[in-house]
Amino acid sequence: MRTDTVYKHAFNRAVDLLTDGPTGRVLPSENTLCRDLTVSRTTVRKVLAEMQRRGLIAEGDSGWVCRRAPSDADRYPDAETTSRISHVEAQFMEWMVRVDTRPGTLINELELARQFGVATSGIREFLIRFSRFGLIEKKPNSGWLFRGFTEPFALELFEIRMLFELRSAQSFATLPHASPLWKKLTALRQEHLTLQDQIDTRFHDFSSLDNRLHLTINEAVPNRFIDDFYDIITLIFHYHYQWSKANERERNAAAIAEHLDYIDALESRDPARIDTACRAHLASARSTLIRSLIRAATPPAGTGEQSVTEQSLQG
Amino acid sequence: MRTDTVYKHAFNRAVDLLTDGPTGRVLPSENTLCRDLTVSRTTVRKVLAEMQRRGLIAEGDSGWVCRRAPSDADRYPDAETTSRISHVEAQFMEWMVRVDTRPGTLINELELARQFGVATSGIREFLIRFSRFGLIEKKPNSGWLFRGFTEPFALELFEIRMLFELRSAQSFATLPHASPLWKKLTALRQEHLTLQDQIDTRFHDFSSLDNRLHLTINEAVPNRFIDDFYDIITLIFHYHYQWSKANERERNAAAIAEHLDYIDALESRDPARIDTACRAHLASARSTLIRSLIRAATPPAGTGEQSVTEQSLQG
DNA sequence: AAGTTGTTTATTAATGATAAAAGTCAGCCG
DNA sequence: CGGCTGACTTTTATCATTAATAAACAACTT
Repeated sequence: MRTDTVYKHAFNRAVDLLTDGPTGRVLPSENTLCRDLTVSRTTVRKVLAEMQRRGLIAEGDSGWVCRRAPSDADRYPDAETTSRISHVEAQFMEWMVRVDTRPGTLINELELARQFGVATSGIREFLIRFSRFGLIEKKPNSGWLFRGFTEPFALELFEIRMLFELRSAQSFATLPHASPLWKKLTALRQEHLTLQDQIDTRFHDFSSLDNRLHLTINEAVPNRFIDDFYDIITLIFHYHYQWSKANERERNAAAIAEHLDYIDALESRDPARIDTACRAHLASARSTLIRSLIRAATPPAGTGEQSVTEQSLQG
Repeated sequence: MRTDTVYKHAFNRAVDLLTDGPTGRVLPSENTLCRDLTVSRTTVRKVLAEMQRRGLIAEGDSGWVCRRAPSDADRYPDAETTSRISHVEAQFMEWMVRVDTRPGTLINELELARQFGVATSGIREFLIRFSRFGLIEKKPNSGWLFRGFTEPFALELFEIRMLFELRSAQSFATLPHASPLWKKLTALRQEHLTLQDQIDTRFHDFSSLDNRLHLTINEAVPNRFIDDFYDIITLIFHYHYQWSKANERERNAAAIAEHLDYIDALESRDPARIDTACRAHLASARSTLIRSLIRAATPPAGTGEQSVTEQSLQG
């Protein structure tokens, strides 16, 4: 049976709306609530019916009237407000990190379905969607092959990232002075400076800031294929941070410095300077990623071997 | 119920194998047939059982013996040898071309399912897979939005294509002389020359040659993200050729000339020359595509309006 | 007419069931 | 043993069904 997560999520947001206002006030019309909660009227009515049942609201002369302020007990648990597919996504990510998923592992739809407690079609749909990230591959009439987050994958990823970012950064520099993106960039610089000051306590916040800077640069001349590619980057970094906690503070502090340099270069509008700052930052990001990759892949008692890549990156 | 297209396809290929040999000879072992037909032994045995039932083969002392040469009547019709999903794919492409699919059209899973004669899950899985091409977009808890093959789409597509192709072409030029790709390139040049001679009758064959040239250039330094992107290009061109038959011979003749120039440039290993030839060819390919796009979108009795792009391309 | 709510219809999200195909195990043979 | 076939188990592809949600329709109010 279909989950009623849409209803439960809408209910919780309706509870939030109710919390703000005074008892006795009249609620907006059903159609207005549809827009506010971004759900259909069918769902709004279900929410209102349940609120009435719980005594949160009552029918008045000109619509629903607020009867009492809601408590935390009136809210549905967060776990019940996200669709099955989102659950599958979260569980699959966890599975990838937790289970020993080396390249070449075969993924079994049925087993995952049992493990995650959903029907196979849910798993299958997720895997089809997920396959666009290039980490898995379908074997027709058989299962899925986990190609894995390998060094070649990371290198190929960064090659494209470099192409795209250089292109976007150069375009950014040619934006008219009036473009609102310049203000956005200045604001981002300020956020970087603030974070730099508080790096000891807030270093986890860098990830989101990093994402926002690169998205802003790509906004200069939007391209849907680049946007799609950034989804992959975002996923990989999210995944990456799961296993690589070593030196996080230091790494992020260094990246902030590079970002500030990069922002200065953009504001200078000097193509050569932009090229240098952009390459420097991406090379360092790549190096960080590859290094943590190698660490993750190497058995605990390291053999002292060094990958070709790590050598070339350090040379 | 699952279709038995795998079996039927394997049966037809087994019939092909049987056609070649003389009556009375002994067939290879089941395991060997598995490899030859690339199916499981379960399916091979099903094929053998049916062949026996039809009197094509009979059990001998040391395995199956060929009894009579198969006729065309022994083969299953081609339509029954491809999976449901492939059918959906073909029908969807046809639907896109045939039906008036302008940007913004809503796609209804249920309606397509009825129209194509499959369950909704088949449609849904296809659409999820297809969404990676960037032509459609999911509206959660609702249908799919056909974003359409618009001018911005084509421009964004070609911007990426230019980035990728320039990168690949420059890498190609640095390949060692011993690389087998140089021989492949020479062979492709020869094919181009042959086709150029026979252009009046064989102009349809250009499409495949075009594809092979660009794939070969990308082979220089493989990158899975570029490969994925080329799938989009291939789809778009396939789709494009459905509606744009005007001047096909002339367009292809011109493209062959550009390709030959491009191949010469690659063999010269001169970066500047490669850059020029590559840009020239892609600019012309883009111009062709955009022009046919505009023609397709314009109502029969043209208003005389010209798109911004067409202006800039002609200027 | 524009917006409201009550009612009905259509579509999506998710499940479970089943035939087809893949994969595994066990005994047999040269 | 290494490869063969027979019998059995597991997994995938596909469908039909159902609750949740969206969308459409109708009657009413201001």
